[in-house]
Amino acid sequence: MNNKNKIFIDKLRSSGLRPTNQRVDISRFLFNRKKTFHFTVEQLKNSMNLKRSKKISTATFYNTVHALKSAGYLKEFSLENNTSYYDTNITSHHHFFDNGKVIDIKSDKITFNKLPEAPKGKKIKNVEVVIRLENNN
Amino acid sequence: MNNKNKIFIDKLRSSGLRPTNQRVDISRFLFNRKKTFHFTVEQLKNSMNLKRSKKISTATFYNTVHALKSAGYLKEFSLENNTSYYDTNITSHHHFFDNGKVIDIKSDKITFNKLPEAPKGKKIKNVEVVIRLENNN
DNA sequence: CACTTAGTTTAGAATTATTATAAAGTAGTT
DNA sequence: AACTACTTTATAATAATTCTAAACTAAGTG
Ligand SMILES: [Mn+2]
Ligand SMILES: [Mn+2]
Ligand SMILES: [Zn+2]
Ligand SMILES: [Zn+2]
Repeated sequence: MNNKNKIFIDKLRSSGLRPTNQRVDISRFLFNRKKTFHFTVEQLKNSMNLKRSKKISTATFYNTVHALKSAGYLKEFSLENNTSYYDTNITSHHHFFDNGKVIDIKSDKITFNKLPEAPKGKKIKNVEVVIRLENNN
Repeated sequence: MNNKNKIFIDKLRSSGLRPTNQRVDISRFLFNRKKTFHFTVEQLKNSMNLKRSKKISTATFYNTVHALKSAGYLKEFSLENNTSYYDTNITSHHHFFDNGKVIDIKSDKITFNKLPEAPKGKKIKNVEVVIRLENNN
């Protein structure tokens, strides 16, 4: 159990967080999966607490997600509502937005012919593409 | 005066809004400019009301901006805080994000070599690029 | 192991952006 | 001028998030 959770505990430790039960559970829930997970804190809280007898508090979800983000284990992004979304895929990549549903696009699936230069004094930190989808017909 | 405001009044009328004094002032403030204006409702309210003796209410700013957006005279977008931004440039275009500052990139300044296909049953509605900037060195 | 302490959890209050409500005011029509 | 539907506004309500401070616990110390 301790060994099985080592990777999740390490993410917490290197985020400056003691591996409490709550945090290890959150870390495992977020990172113990094959596919990218895109979520809001509210969604995370609901899906985790639904299954638990002892609920984790809202503040702990926010604290843990923020610390993991600051440590670089989560990326934040925005849709057009006023809620923060988080992404377990921390590599540089792009997205399809399909009516609130978010789908990853691997970085190498999009290449550019022409890109503008950064204004003077500035340089490009990253380039992110959003492809918005709609239904056929 | 009535003639000078015709274009702003027309935008209101075609958004289903009567051209009241408040709305004409907002419409003129938004659209009587050369460059694109990117703003939050709060910013719009503050910059307009600062100069006025008779303030326009928050609700009127929200109502008017929403109606103009629904009519297609404004586009909405998100930065990574939880606030809605609006854009007077309703053409398809891209953005530099530079620490909260937003700069337009004309559509033809970015072209693609490779773009993924839409998932089956879906088609691409639009493609938007965000280039995040940082300072040199 | 106690003991200590800094870090953590939590309920609830506070804050911010936004939306809803409903009473008073106004535009457009007759 | 009178009527009515639409509008404005102050204020309340809601939603997402952050803050607070008291109770709790991990981890080091002797
Ligand atoms: Mn909000
Ligand atoms: Mn918010
Ligand atoms: Zn992603
Ligand atoms: Zn723009």
